[in-house]
Amino acid sequence: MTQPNNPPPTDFIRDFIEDDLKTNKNDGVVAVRFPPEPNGYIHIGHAKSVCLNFGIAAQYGGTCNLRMDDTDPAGESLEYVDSIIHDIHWLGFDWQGRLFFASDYFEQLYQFAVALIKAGKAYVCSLSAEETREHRGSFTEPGIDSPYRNRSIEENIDLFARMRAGEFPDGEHVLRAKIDMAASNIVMRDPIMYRIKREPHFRTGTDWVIYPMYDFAHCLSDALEGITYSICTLEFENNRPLYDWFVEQLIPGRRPRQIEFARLNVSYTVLSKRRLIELVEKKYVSGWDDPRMPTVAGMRRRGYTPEAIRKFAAAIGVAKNDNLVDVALLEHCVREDLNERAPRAMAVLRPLRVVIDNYPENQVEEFECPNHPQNPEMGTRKVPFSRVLYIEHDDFLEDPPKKYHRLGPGREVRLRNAYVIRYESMVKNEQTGQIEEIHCTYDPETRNAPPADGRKIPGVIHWIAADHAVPAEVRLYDRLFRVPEPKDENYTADLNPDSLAILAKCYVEASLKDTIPGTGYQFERLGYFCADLKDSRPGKPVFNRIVPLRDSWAKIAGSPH
RNA sequence: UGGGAGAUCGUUCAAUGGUAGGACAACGGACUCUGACUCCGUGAAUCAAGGUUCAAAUCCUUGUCUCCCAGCCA
Repeated sequence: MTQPNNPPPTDFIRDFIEDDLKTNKNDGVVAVRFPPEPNGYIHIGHAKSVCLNFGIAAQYGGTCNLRMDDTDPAGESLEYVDSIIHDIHWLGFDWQGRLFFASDYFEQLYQFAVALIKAGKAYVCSLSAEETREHRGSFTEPGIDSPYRNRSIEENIDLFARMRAGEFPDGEHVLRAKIDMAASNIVMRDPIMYRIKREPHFRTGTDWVIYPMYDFAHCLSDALEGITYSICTLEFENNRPLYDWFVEQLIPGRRPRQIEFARLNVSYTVLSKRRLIELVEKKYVSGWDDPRMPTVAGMRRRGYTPEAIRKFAAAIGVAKNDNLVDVALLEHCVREDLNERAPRAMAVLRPLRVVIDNYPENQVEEFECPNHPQNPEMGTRKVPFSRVLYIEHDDFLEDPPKKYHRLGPGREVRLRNAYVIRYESMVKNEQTGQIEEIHCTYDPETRNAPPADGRKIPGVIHWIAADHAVPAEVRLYDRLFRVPEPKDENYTADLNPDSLAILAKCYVEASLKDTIPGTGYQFERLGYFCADLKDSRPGKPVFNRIVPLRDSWAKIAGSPH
């Protein structure tokens, strides 16, 4: 299959870079970075940024660093670092060895801070957190200067050294930039550069008790790495003047350009780290890789492919508008990708026993079934057929409505890749009235051929030969939330109680018995499924539904959805 | 309320003073041994009001609405 030649994406950030390239702004250098804080797993929103940054680097012959923004030891860990590395690789990107940590710059950053003190542009402030807040003013009122603002340079250097040496308890002092307490932009009102925090850091251990703040560390890390475009999300727009201020004071001449774009929101899920952590910790989901989670790990386990996620990232574009992207677009991208690459197979989720009365008792035929209807290169597989089968319970109706193409009293239907069968009778449970079994006859002439008399068979249904059926557990996933935009407060009330349905007694065709976890199949007429990465075992497969097929019958019949 | 940013089909991204276009979603049809896929088609938008211009989504003015900022988080 030939890939359509997609034109390279365009957006306002690429336009900006191309303008620079035309004027040879940074000697043609395009250096970007993806800077996650290792305090959680990355999710589809990060994936957008990963695709953006690595995509830009690739497109313009530049580089993209991976930098762990580990300036606040609370909540950060190696587990998260490892997961981030794994997830970005899985998404299909590589930083060619340029993995950095903000914590690698701690000493350098400390020296920068000292330099700023010596320049009379930073001071040790001994206000409490609460006093600091009060001094900061409000949106409408200017702040007032800290009483410690005019400490001598010598005293500041001494105090800052002793902060580092661990002479003070947490919160006793902070280092602040001396800018302007009356600035209309609150970010510029003598922002805090360092705080004392006795929290072991997963990389530097207890070497440090002072840690740089984001605003101080991030811009200088960018400058140190020679980043030319520092792409971040919209909420940092207010911080850009401060970003520029620190670079200007300390590494003048290097001026990474911060460009902000709108973070991604997706309907029927949540993407804030706080809420994702809560879903995991309060066990609303089974973990960061729960297949319902919007994390990269969750989507991988669900069976979404990297290609689908990249396709989605390209489809949503990059702009500055607040957005709420319909999850249907993500699902569309997953289907589009899987439709091309997923081999077809048959599985019966809610089995109904069917006996073919005129089929010989002990006969077994093997049908050669194509693995893909449009792509013969994907080959064929053998599927056994015998007298007793299972079909989907939905595919038989005692009293079918108009337009129903499946099996019912007096009806014929084609068994996919096999014969046409005709309904003869049914067996009901005497107590419950449930249909337990139906009896049919088959037309031997219809294997690989339409009925000889030219009659039309309106329906095709899937099936499994009972003697060869492999029992399987199938997990049906639905959206995690029942509303498009879960409310901020008490969002757990919006959780979808039906986001997971476990079907313990399903059957899959024999070829799937030892299926490799993680590879996607289309179970024909049902959807895309893959064996679960964690729980599936050879001989005892457990399948996740990745996404159902589009179902225009469900619309006609009036689906519960 | 001060500052910053943004308003285009239901959703999302384009159109960079010159035919408002694509994708998703919706709806209709064709095809079909998957009610899938594919194909064809339909409906659907410039926040408002003024102004500049031969011509405005785009420029100007005024207004409206939404988002972000008062962590020793990022």
